[in-house]
Amino acid sequence: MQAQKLDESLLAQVPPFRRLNRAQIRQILDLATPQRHNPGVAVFENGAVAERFFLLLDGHVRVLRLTEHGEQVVPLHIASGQLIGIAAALGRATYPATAETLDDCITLSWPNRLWPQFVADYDGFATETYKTVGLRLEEVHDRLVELSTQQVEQRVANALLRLITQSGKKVVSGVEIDFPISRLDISEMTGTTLHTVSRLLTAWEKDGIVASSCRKVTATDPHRLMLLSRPTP
Amino acid sequence: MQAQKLDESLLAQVPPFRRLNRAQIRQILDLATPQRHNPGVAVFENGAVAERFFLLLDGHVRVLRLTEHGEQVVPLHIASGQLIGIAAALGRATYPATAETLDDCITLSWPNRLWPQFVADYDGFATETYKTVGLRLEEVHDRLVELSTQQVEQRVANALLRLITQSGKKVVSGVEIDFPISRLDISEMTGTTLHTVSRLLTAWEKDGIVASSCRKVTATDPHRLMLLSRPTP
DNA sequence: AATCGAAATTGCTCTGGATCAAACTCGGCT
DNA sequence: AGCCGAGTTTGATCCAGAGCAATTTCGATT
Repeated sequence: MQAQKLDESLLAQVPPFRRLNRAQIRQILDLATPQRHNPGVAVFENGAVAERFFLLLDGHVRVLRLTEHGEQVVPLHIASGQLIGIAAALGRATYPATAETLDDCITLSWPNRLWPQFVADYDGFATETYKTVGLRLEEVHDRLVELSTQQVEQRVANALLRLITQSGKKVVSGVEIDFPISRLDISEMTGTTLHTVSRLLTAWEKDGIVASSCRKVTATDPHRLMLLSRPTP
Repeated sequence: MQAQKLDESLLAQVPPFRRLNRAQIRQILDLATPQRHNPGVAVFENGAVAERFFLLLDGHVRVLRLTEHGEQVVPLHIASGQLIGIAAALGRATYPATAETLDDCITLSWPNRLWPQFVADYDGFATETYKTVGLRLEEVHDRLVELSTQQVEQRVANALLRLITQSGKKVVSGVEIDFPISRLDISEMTGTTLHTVSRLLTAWEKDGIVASSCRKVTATDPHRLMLLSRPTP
């Protein structure tokens, strides 16, 4: 990986780099450290001193925080093509959360000292990055509103809908979440227990709304799922 | 207000403007629109097209979101000296939440088109602003973790502690939250009901941990409150 | 085939807090 | 004084969902 040259086309679709020309992308790639990660490992850890920022080139990560008592809370999931670990952009010395891979992932990373340089040299880099910060802030807000006002059933439905819209893959029987996700994972996204999630999913499976085998979930009737995600009037 | 000149010292303590010289602050002030707000009014509304950004010069606001069913959720409170409504900084066209005044407030505001200019012209302006964005993101994350893992009692204790550290005033009997706050307000910050908050506060008042009259809350024993805010082992 | 372990299912019980309902406090207004 | 309305208190009931416990499924490993 380290040896072979990275192709410029890799970054052409990534928002912060979209406005750059071939030569600029070449420069950026030559400075990058590529890395592969197995599923279930941390790209960086909550509270660790932030020395690098990352681009998730391929795969999916979940952003999580560990409480003092060992529970995990997952505020959001991030699909490939986004910057992560951008403590540098927010003037932070440490990472505010852990990023854990859900499947095989490939990242590029750069030392934080290059951050101001990227911002200064590359048109649109800062703007696009802060746009995604804004989107994430909004998403966390949404989660907060959900958690404060909605029932577990609606929250789980919402979580699944988010996963299928963010990284759903069309299959014959419906839309499949294209990375492995367990009941426990879903419960950590929605502030509930794996038991309750299990009960909901089996009930929905009986109704033909979802189908799931081990760590694979498919929405067979996304529309009904949508109805479940809104409070019943 | 509009007529008289604003004093340069107003901005000297505000992080984004701290590194600027007198002349630069003068420029910024001359471009600003000052405004006073009565308690309980919106400085800007969730979803409205964002045309200006604001500095809260004096007073307190709460950031809130309204659900489709009329419930309010309050992710954070902001004390004076901070920028608010900075949709421009995150490339957003609309405000992501409503900012509502809790007491008499004074704001300065500028049209969004000045944003890139401030960023370009004033050293440290962008850095300091994004630092507060980072802090707010972290605070919302914290709230999410609380809501997912803690009991109501702990969440309410945490909320009060946050309020007294962010804008507490030392008084003889303890530390007072220096703006009016109702049981309903507290319940909207903690994802519970005003009834439950009322029960908790009266119990704590019996124990000498807090004291409260109408919309005024004082922590008479902040340390015990701190103990209540951690899960019992 | 047999074993193992992680993930999932499912029944049962119990409780934290929501919900409903009613009364009370108190400052401001006529 | 009396009234009003926002904020608060308090009792009584109820249930969604947590917690506990036991069992099952199923892919992976040897």
